[in-house]
Amino acid sequence: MKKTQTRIKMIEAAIDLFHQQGVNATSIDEILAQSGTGKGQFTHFFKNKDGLVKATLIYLSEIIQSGQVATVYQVKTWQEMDLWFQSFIDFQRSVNCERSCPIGTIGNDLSSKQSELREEVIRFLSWSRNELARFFQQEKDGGELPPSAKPDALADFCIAIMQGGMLLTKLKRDTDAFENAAEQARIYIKSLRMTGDKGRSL
Amino acid sequence: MKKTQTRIKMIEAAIDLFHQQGVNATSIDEILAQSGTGKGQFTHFFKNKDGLVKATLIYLSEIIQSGQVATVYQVKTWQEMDLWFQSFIDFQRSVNCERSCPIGTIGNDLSSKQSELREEVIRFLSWSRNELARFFQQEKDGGELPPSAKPDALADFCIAIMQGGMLLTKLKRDTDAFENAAEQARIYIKSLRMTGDKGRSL
Amino acid sequence: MKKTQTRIKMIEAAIDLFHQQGVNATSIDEILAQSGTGKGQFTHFFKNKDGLVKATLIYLSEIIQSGQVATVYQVKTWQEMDLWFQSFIDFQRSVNCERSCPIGTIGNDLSSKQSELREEVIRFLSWSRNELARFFQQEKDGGELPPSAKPDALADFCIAIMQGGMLLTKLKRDTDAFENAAEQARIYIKSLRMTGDKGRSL
Amino acid sequence: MKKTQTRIKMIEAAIDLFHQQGVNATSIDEILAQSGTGKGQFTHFFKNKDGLVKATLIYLSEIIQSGQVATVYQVKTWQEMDLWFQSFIDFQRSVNCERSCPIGTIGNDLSSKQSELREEVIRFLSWSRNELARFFQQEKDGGELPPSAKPDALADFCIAIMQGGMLLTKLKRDTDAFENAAEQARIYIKSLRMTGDKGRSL
DNA sequence: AATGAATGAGGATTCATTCAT
DNA sequence: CATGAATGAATCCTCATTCAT
Repeated sequence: MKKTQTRIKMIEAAIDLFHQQGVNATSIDEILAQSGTGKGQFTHFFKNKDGLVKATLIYLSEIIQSGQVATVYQVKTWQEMDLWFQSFIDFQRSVNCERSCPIGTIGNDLSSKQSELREEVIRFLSWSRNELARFFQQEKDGGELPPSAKPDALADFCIAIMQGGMLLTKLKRDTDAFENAAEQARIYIKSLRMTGDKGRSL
Repeated sequence: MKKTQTRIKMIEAAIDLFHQQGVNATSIDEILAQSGTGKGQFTHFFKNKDGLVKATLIYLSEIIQSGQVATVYQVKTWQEMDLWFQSFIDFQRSVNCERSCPIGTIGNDLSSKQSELREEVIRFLSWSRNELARFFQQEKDGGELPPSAKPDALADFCIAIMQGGMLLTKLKRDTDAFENAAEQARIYIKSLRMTGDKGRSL
Repeated sequence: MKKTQTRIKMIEAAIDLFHQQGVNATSIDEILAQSGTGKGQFTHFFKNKDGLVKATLIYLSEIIQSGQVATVYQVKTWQEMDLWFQSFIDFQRSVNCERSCPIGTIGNDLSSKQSELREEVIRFLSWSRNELARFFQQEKDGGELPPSAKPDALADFCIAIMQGGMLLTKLKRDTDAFENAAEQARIYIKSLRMTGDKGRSL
Repeated sequence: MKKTQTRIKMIEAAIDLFHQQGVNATSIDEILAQSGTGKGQFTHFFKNKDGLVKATLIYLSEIIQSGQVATVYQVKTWQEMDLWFQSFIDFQRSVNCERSCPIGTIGNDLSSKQSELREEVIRFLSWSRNELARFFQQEKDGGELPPSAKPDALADFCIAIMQGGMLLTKLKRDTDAFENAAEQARIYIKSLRMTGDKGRSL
């Protein structure tokens, strides 16, 4: 697979720069320079910038869904749930609070006309939502959460806090608000769980 | 005040376009065309694009802080608190879920170097956070919230959900996730309040 | 009108280059270099290449219709009719047989999508056709041409020979074919006229 | 002949696209896409774009000269002469008046430097001119045309009207002008013939 | 004969900014 | 306060050509 190396180098440079600056603020030349590749190859592999953005979104989804990133998207135990918000906060710290969710950042830069790209973003958001929802459903089924608990709504709640927290952190260059929000969320989820069984950890 | 008319027209066009497309995707010419003004006047009033962005942020803060917008930023009663999330959801519906928080949108487009502009964004975020925090403090002081309640954290929690919910809505073109998240947040806040007094509304 | 000087310089350079090479083979940079103008002004005045082509067609129509060119488009007497074909042949000789009709050349380079530009070309062709048709009608009315003569058809006949002759001349770098065709056309028209009055010149 | 299939597919795609859009407006990639072939094969067979254009001109000449096209280039009888203009008009109708003579179109896009390619175009034009000239000579020899008739000039006259008519039709998207011109040409030629013998058809 | 990766020049367009009037 | 011409860098994209396999 030697020949695809160039393609991957371009995608990885694009992810890095899009994540830092957004799509609109990143020029193709910048990506080519950072990846050490040429203009013709860019067209050859991606046709145009939107093509690269799409490839970037797909690639990002793949590496996140296969667990090759620091942030925890998949949750199976209460212990992992406990770490869920924290992994995003830790990520932010590791990048000096200068970034947000890569897919949210890219999505935020899409115009109304780029519906194909937005589909890709939505696909990812649905996946991450469903990962959490599945966990809440599992705990509901297992009696750890009360029958009144709504797994989907809880998942949306967590995702909203995560996205909002990431954005606030990036804007403020400070994780305080995110930490506060995450703490309240954890208290709430814990309170639901304690309804079922008051002795557990979260 | 004839002379400031041009300036205001420019700012209002800029707010509209920045809100829709972000700062980077909006050209000065587009703003001039939409406001029916000329290039020389732009330089005269704002010197350059950053100057316009700053003026835009200040103007936005002013109209929001003086209550000239549909969304409810200031909360004095539990009834208003109840409407807080809803007003943002209603706003999204009114714009076909195509926008997010104007200041968040602008802030998201700032580069690391535009620290003066980011200061402006942070100033606004702090204000909106403090508006909520003041309310929670007031209720804590009045015994409506328990001594363990953290007004600042609760405010950050609400702001994070609002920003995250707005972003998710814009990305998905659908308020479902935001509504779910807001509902969980209301349940949580209500649960805190019920700790103090179980009979109230929220 | 100092300020429009740049615009005119661009148009004149464009006419020259389009006429020589066609529209597709002429780059904007080439036009800017030849006219000694800048890229920004190009956008300012014409928005894009199609805008320049349109301005070029309009300008060409104007100078031709106001008689500021060597070729004779307007015919009022049989003497002028006699010179009609010759003026195009002479023009070709003056440019080493390297050009054709400027408007035909531009029109030939238009794609199916550029219907607005084609309208402009058609407008000119109709005008030039009508100039001839008016002459033939006048002669028919005056009894110089027989009642069976069709002024419109004769005009189309002349225009077709002119366009075809110009093209053949450019392709062959030689006016022989054009001269032959023009001679036959003159013989035909003369024969029509002789029907009415055998003593005149053409 | 499996191996030449690719070459022929490329040439035929090129003819089609060059005829539609001209040479300059057609990219090699477009030809490869339409013919379902690859870049390496292109170089292998034609070396570069000019090589393809040349092969295209030769191929076009061959299929026209061997009578594999709808348009009638070869004339042996007055009946065929009668159909000569009409076959070009019919062709235009069949392509919605969106094309012109393929070789004229290609020739028109050649630059001053592509003299080898222009030679190829001239070779074809001479052939088609000579086809007509031979017919007129034959009729002159046979007494159908008067001694004063000039076969070469008559041929150039017909070719000019055909090329001009095709161009006008493409520009106007309408065969009216071409039909008018062709009708006048037929009247003229008929008048010559009637000089010799007044009873024949054309 | 075939595939498609790689290169890099050039071309169209956008755009922030400066300047003359 | 107002208009809009002028500048030139930068951006996105196209494309002919070369090369490795």
